[in-house]
Amino acid sequence: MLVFIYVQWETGIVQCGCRKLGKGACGMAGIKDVARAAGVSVSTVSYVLSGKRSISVKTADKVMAAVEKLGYTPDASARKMRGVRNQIIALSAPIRGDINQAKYNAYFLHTAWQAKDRGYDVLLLTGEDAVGDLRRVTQSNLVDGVVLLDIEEHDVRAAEAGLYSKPCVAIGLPSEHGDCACVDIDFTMAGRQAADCLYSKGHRKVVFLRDNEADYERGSGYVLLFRESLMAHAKELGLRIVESSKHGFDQFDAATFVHDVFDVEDRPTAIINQASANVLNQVLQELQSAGLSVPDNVSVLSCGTYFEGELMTQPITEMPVMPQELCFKAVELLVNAIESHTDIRGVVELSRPAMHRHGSVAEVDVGEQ
Amino acid sequence: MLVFIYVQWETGIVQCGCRKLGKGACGMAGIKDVARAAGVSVSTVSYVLSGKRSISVKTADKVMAAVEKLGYTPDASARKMRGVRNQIIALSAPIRGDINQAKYNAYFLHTAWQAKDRGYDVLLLTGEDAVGDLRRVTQSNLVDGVVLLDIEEHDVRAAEAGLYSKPCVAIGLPSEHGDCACVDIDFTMAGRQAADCLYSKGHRKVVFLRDNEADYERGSGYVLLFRESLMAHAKELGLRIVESSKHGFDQFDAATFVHDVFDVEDRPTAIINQASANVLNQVLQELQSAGLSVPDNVSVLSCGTYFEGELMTQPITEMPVMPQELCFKAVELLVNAIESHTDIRGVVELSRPAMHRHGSVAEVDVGEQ
DNA sequence: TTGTAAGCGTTATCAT
DNA sequence: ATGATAACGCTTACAA
Repeated sequence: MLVFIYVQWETGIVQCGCRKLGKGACGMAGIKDVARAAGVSVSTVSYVLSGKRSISVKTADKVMAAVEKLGYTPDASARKMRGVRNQIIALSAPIRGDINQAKYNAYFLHTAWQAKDRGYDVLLLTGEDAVGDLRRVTQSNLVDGVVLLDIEEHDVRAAEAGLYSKPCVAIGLPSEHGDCACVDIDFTMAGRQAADCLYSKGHRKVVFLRDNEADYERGSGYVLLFRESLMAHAKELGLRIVESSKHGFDQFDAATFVHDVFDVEDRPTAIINQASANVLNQVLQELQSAGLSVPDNVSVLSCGTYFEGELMTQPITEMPVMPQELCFKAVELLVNAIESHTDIRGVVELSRPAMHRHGSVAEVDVGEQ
Repeated sequence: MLVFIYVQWETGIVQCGCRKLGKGACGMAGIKDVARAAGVSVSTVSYVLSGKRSISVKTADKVMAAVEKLGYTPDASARKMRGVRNQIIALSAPIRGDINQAKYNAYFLHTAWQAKDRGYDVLLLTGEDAVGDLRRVTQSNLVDGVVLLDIEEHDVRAAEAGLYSKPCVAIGLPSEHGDCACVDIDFTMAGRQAADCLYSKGHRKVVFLRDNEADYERGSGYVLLFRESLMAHAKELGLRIVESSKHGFDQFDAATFVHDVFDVEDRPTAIINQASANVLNQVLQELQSAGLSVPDNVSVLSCGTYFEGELMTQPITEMPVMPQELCFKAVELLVNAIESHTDIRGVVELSRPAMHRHGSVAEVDVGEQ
């Protein structure tokens, strides 16, 4: 606690001093107070609390009673100055818009839960100057490690990981990641699998439905990787992809979309969806109104979404994002690096994409071919 | 940095010592290193950085050069031991399920942004033992203040705010809040306004649509306050309220809902909605299919939702939650308490509910009465 | 089994 | 204008 000392001068009040007072001055008990109350030395108090040397039952009881009575909690900073870890990891999520998107939430919570399980708290960093913030909190020893969320293709936070002085794990796969470890779904494989899945069932023309143009524009890593891989592999196979988002999406209208895309001679037989549950539901409704049923007339495969817990008008086969698994892996990797001094710089761990089948993908009706 | 000293013994390797090493040992420059490199004393370095006393340009240049060269960042813990504030606030959100809900996200982000604007970082606490975590981080001086999210009617975190030793603000209004300050929308007023709004337009029977039974079951504060006020005021007015959620909502089907509720003699003329955009859209679709148009046949007033940025099949008049405003007020209040030592214990600040009119509420068609 | 004291990195005071 | 130093609260090596 700082006490500022002011002097009433003829010209006004002037600050002329500042003294640091002990814990006692602001009603907080320190280890000295506990020692005094228990009639022992400070080191005895410390050892009773840490259990690092044997203490007589009698002494231990006295100390614990004093701790209880005074409501003593060791000061975090003082402990850290003695080399004890802070047990805090930074979580970087410099999100700009998209505030109403559920998807980030799962990553925040799963990271925090997993960190908590390992005994760490999470410092949330959402400022615009992400690299500056990360430098600050790592260099000042405020945190023991760093997790990066919402990775872009060219992600400066990952590229500059070497500046952080603490281990760093990204959930996502940027193109340059320097000293940063990366954990993600293999979205390149996911794109290929999506194309294969539909092609192998006889589909030859497919529409790619998205409502996340903002993600593309700012270069969000996984959507770019998925799309690139999807388009490339589709081209190899001879699978035609119609990209929905050429339409102005600000005033997206499901009826117009369905009419424009499906009311043609050579209509697509499947949708690869990356739009939200809400948008996809509207499209499903319009398909029904247009007399097209899923999956008999149109197959639907949703990729990079997470519909568990969402109310869908019908069950949709999905290659979902996996926040829980990824956050778990990221935190495990990071905590091992922190506690075992494992060198994880540059490590990349990609998970196989999952496919949750709910019957919305079918063979193309031969009568239609 | 700790260095553990091991001894190779006949029976194996045994740890027999542990020494704390200076910053230099792990490659991190401390203020002493800077002083040495610049050829000045440590106090001079400190003063150059803080600007708290006049320094010759020549010395300042030397010091800054050394700081740059060594990449020196002051140690956060050492600073705090000298009484400098930590600039961290705790954000408590012990969320259990509902991970896929967008709504929390806005509160996380707006709190973090506003805190950042005021120079604070946010420590995210999501553990089950919320009170324990809050005691720990406040008593250990890790944080300078506390914000509570997701307040329940009987919220133990708020009730125990007296234990925290740091100022505490809740975004929400629990029934017992002791030393905790509270910032919220006046949901009691909101419930009354919703009833008034519809009654004054001639509505006499209204359905209350929700998809958040879990919130009710665990006693989420604002949904209870809103519902209670709505029901009470409706009763006074003579407005009948049909509660949707008596239906098993696990397998909610919008068609069934619309049929059950609207395909009766004395059908409701309005919906008070508290369900998600996705669910409401499905209901809107079914109303259309049933030949009921909004607002000519059915008015829709959404309360306690946040549809800005959501794609609705038609614009909906809304009394929204206001994450940005509430987080702003909460952080302002808290930071003032921290920095000006204002006593905010027990303060309650309720905002007037907003009403965003988008034409989905109309007078009851007299022909129908 | 317990006490004494050094030292972590920084800032403010006092002295020059 | 600058330097030397005590103090912050805690942990741990060392002494008793």
